[in-house]
Amino acid sequence: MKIRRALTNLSRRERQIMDVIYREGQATATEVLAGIPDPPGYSAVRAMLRVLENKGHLRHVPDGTRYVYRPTLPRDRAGKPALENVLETFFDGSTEKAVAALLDLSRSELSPRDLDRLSELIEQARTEGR
Amino acid sequence: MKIRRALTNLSRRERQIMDVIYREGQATATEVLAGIPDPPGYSAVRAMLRVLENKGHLRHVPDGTRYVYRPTLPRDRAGKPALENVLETFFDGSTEKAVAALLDLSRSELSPRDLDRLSELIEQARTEGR
DNA sequence: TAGCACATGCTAAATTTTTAGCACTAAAAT
DNA sequence: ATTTTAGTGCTAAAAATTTAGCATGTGCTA
Repeated sequence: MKIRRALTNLSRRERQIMDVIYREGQATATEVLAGIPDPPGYSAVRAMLRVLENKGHLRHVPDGTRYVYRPTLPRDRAGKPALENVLETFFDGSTEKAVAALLDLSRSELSPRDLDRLSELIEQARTEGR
Repeated sequence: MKIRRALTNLSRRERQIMDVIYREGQATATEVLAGIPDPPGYSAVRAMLRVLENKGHLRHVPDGTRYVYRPTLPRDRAGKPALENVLETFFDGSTEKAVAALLDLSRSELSPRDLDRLSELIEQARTEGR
C-alpha cells in the first residue's frame, strides 16, 4: 500500500498526531501530547507513535534518552495531496474559489508586499503555462 | 459540542462519507457507497449515515423511497476551517506557499482568463485591505 | 394479487482503535 | 552509591468503530 493513499486512511488519533508532527516538523511524544486537543494519556500517544512508525508514516531518531519523530513523507509531498483533497471536496476543484477563500482567511494579515508576491506568482504561472 | 470542532473528530469512515457528501452536495446511501475507495458494505454505509445524522453532521430528506443526505454545516462554512487546517499544517500558515501549491496543482488547466481572474482577486484584496 | 426490486431500521458481532499500567533502562541529582 | 526523573517496550483490556444480516415496508410490473 502506498503511503500517500494511506494518509487518508488514518484513524482519528493517528491523524491528529500526524498533523501535529507535520505542523512542528518533528516532535517528541511529550510535544505531540501537548499539541492534541482533548489529549489522550501519555502512553496512548507513545503507543500510537509506534503504530504509525510500523505503518511507515513516521521514523524516529533518538535524542538523548527520548525519541524525536519525523514524517516519512516530507511535508511538501504530503501537503499537495491534502490541499488537493480540500480543493475537490469543498471548492469544486476551482482554484479561483480556493484562492478567494485563502485571501479571505488571511485578509487582515497580508501586507501590500505580500500581495505583490502573490501577483508575482500569478505572473509566473502565466509565462510558464504557455 | 460544536459541530465545527467535531468535524476534525470524525473517524475514518465517517470522514470519507462526509467528504463524498460535501463533494457531491448531497447523496443517497448508494451514491455515497460509490464514492468511497475500498468501500465497505452497503449496510455499513447506511448505519454510518445514521450515526452521522445522530451526531448532527447530516440531515436527510426522503426522496421517493430513499433518503437523500445533506451536510448540516453548509459547504462554504465547512470549507474554510478545512482549508485553514491544511494551511497551518502543511504550509506554515503562509498564504503565499499555499497559493503557489494551488497554482502548481492546476497549472496545466488554468486558462489565461482564469489567471486574469486570480489577479483580479488579489487586486480586490489590495483595495479592501486598506 | 403476487412477486420482485430496492429501500430502511435495528441488533449483535467482528474488528480496529485507543487506553492504562507494569517492567525496564539511562541519565541526572543528591 | 542511591534515588529520582524521564524516558521506552509491551501486553491486555476497554471503548469505539465498522460490519453483516434479518425483518420490514413501498412501489412497480407481470
